[in-house]
Amino acid sequence: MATLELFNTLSGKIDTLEPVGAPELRMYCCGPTVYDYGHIGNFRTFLHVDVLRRFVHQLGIPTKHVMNVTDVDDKIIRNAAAAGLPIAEYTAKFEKAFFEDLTALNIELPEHISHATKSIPEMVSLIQQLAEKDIAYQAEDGSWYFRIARDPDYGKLSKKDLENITDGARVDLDEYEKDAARDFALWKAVKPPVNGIPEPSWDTALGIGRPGWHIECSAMATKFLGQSFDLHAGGEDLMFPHHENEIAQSECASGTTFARHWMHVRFLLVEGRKMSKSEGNFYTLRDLLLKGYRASAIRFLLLSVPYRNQMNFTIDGLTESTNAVDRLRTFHKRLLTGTFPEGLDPTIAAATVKAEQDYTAALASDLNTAEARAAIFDLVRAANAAADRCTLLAGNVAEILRVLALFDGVFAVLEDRDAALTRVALAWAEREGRLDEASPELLATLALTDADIDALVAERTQAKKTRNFARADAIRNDLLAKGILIEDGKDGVRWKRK
RNA sequence: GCACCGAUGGCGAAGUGGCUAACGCGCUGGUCUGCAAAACCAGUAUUCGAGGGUUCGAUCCCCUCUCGGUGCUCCA
Repeated sequence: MATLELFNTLSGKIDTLEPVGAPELRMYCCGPTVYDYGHIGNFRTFLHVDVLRRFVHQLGIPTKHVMNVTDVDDKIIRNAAAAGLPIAEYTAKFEKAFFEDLTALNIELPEHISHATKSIPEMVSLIQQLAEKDIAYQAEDGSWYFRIARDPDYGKLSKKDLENITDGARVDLDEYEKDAARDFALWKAVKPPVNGIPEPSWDTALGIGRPGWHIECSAMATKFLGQSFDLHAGGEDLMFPHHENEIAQSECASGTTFARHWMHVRFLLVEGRKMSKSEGNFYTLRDLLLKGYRASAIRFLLLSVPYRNQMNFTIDGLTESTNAVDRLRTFHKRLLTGTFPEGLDPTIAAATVKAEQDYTAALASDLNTAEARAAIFDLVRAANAAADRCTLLAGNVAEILRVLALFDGVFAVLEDRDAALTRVALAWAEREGRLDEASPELLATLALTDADIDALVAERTQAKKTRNFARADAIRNDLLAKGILIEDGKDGVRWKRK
């Protein structure tokens, strides 16, 4: 059985990822802050963590995977106040949307999902442990901070030189109530209400206030996975300061290694530029679904570039990806519905074995999703060619379907749920009064039911029988304009939504 | 400013000190078809940002430059 060789930010090299001290792989992935809809950059990270989890399962290793939901932070407080809503009500909406998006992208749910606001006692306890060691201290305003000077290992993840950091920032020391400028907040004392809306706060042994940004992950990872666990993952931007601070808090409190392995997914560009609202290239998943792009194509595109490389997300790429997924589905359908002579062709059998080996080797090698994809397309081409030559035999088909299922166990795009998912997105847009953002072609396509289309296709077939090609082509072109493609196969007529 | 990463065909994107530089999409021609579509076949980078160096040999190692990205502050 192969092992997963994965780049480890902490060691700076490729290390074998495997469970230590437990049968399952214990992993923690930084989840969303539910203050807005998720954008494709967010989902690139979650998608690659999903690949990791699915591949680890294929290696025969179960996972204990924890993801947090940050449901209290500065942005949430600010936005909820602006909307005039209690934060619980405000975050509930975006949390629901987030999980709908995970479903649309076929991302498996972690074993444990943990809310920051449900783990306050654990956070308080962790800060108290640090306070006992004089590593946490309370400032004049009542907030608690972490004393970086007491942690000789600080900076080991992001490879930062502590001296440089503090020297550079010490200039503005007067503005801080902290002992050193780089000390970070563990617990934020409550502030006065804004516009009559009180800030969310908890009355604890540390005083009335709310948790700092980093403490929740330390507390919840430890709560579910123990003081030491196998893997911690997140976007590259979280490496510093978030993950660095998690390590500092956790290891100073426990005296032992926090996560052994750290995985960071690189950012993506959109149309060659940094994604930002001001550039006009900022896409949420919902934006793309309303424009008529399929969830499966989005998933496939975001997985086509390995996680450690920067990827350039483009609308053209989405079209390509749609076509690539279609080719896989067409091939899959061909194997499922075709009839093949008994027997086993040795050449195809060898190509099948090679594809499986290449696929596994690619993912085992730092999750090289691009090579894994290539391995499967090699097999698709070989098998299609054999089928055209009538040398593809039933024994081969069974094996190829097995390898295809293996591939799809990670890429998860063969099953066509796209039209249904798009309908869900449209229903949401209607509720939110945002139906005007949907593309007209999409609305035209979905206005036709499957039965409507079947009736038109039948009429066209009838017209063809009477050699009324003008009528037949008119129906085909009309459907095509509404995004429905007709294919006349040897064994009947098929149609699909584009 | 300091630190780090990247630059491969029309587009996206793997990869390697020396074998025909994967794979996908696109495009061109062919087979099939009433015409299409799908599928297949053939073609599509004498070349891997620019310049220099190391080497018998570099796209892959080193240096400089240009461009893009990221971190140093909230961000997946």
